[in-house]
Amino acid sequence: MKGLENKNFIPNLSFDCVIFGFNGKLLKILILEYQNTGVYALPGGFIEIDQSIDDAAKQGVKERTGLDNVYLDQFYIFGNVDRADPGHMKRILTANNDNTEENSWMLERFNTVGYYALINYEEVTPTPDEYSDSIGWYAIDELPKLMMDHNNIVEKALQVLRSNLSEKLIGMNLLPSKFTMKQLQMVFEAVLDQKLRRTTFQRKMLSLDILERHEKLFQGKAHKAPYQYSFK
Amino acid sequence: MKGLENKNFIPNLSFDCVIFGFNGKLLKILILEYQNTGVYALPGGFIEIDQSIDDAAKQGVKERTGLDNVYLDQFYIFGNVDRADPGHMKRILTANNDNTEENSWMLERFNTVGYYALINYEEVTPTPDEYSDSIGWYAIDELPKLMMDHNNIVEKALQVLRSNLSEKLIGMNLLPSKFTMKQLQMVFEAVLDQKLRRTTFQRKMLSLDILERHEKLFQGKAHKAPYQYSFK
DNA sequence: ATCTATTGTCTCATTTTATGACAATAATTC
DNA sequence: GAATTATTGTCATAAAATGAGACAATAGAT
Repeated sequence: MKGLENKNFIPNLSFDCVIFGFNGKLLKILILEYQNTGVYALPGGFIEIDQSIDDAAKQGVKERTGLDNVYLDQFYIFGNVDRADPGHMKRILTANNDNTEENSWMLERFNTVGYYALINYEEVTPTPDEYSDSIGWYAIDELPKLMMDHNNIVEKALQVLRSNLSEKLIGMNLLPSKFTMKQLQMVFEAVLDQKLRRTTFQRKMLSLDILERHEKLFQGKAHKAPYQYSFK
Repeated sequence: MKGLENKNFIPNLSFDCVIFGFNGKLLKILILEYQNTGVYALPGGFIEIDQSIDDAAKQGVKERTGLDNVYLDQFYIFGNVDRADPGHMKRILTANNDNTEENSWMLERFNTVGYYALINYEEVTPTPDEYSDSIGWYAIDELPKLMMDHNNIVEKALQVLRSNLSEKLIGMNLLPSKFTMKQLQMVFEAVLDQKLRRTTFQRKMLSLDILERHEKLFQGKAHKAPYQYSFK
């Protein structure tokens, strides 16, 4: 099966990534569709026996997005017995004409380590994996029904992201290296799913002393041009 | 080996618990010493094939403390390749005259799921596990050198506990069901490792509207008796 | 030159937190 | 039983953070 069966994986353990991107308006995540199945899923994979879980996830994100050096945070391990769903897996395998004998290990119970990544939407080249024929961005409030407990994983990732956003100020990982105050505010609003006050937000961000101010950005619009900022 | 070899465990996966207690002054955790080895470790164990990871951890905490319904939070999975330490494990097994053939799976690489528990110090009956001959409380700033990466696990648990303490107000899990404002403050001070202002703390706690006030506690001291509170 | 929409900054009101003051009080001492 | 001691509960005021709006500056369109 395209290389998978040759590798030596840690049994019963996988990882799944909630890869967040921001298109300027909406918070989105990358979703795979498995070939000929109508099954949607988070990008994920298995961990080789001589590979750290973090490295496996890092590699997975790189393969799906083409990006290195991504903000990547392990946020939970999903270890319920009933999260396994051999039915779905079997459909994916048979749709791929796989020897289900040899790959029966994929039908067993799996615990999965959840990661979330924050990436610059514009830099990404979404790339399907060997089982899937499509990968695409979905706004977080327009997700399809995902396989197994993946919708639950997304929900938990969002919770953690929201509580980390202000505290750890990780929002800028969703933006290009230079951005305007308005863009930064829109990221916060999209993640927190609430409107923020422009003046208060601006004062707060500036007072934190974490931003460097650069030249103005002339957008060709009939109004004052905003400064650009970067993370110090 | 006392039952372990008969069970069907998920391979390469374990859990470890940082069990926090508060003795009225210091924040402490429960540490095991393995028989005849001088090796100290966190309480932990393996996950049966038909058992959720949460349930395995819950059961582990119950066996070491005698307590049910404990505040228990999974906070991280430690998945570095180099965290395995076959040397230590082998010493523990041979010290127990175990058939190292049959238990060689315990020498493989393990990923471990970290949990932290908050318990009422006074209710606990610390009980060693089948490999260890002692279990005891250690103040968090006087921990011995622990096996493998367990000191690192404790450090991470402390970080997470600190950031959750105020946000989720989990401090009362370290106290008896009724406690004084001073006791509550001392828990916060011990966990956060910083002095807090009495009046500010009291006003804040009362304003949160999460405490129920009960009868006063007469301690036989020559001063005004404090009210007792419980979590609403 | 005038107009439009957005930006950066300021002001004042409101809320929250810091810091100290003070009266209430449970037990001890005289 | 009155004075003493240590701690508690609450208030008063100062300082800091945030909310809410006003307004001048300005890049481009008209």
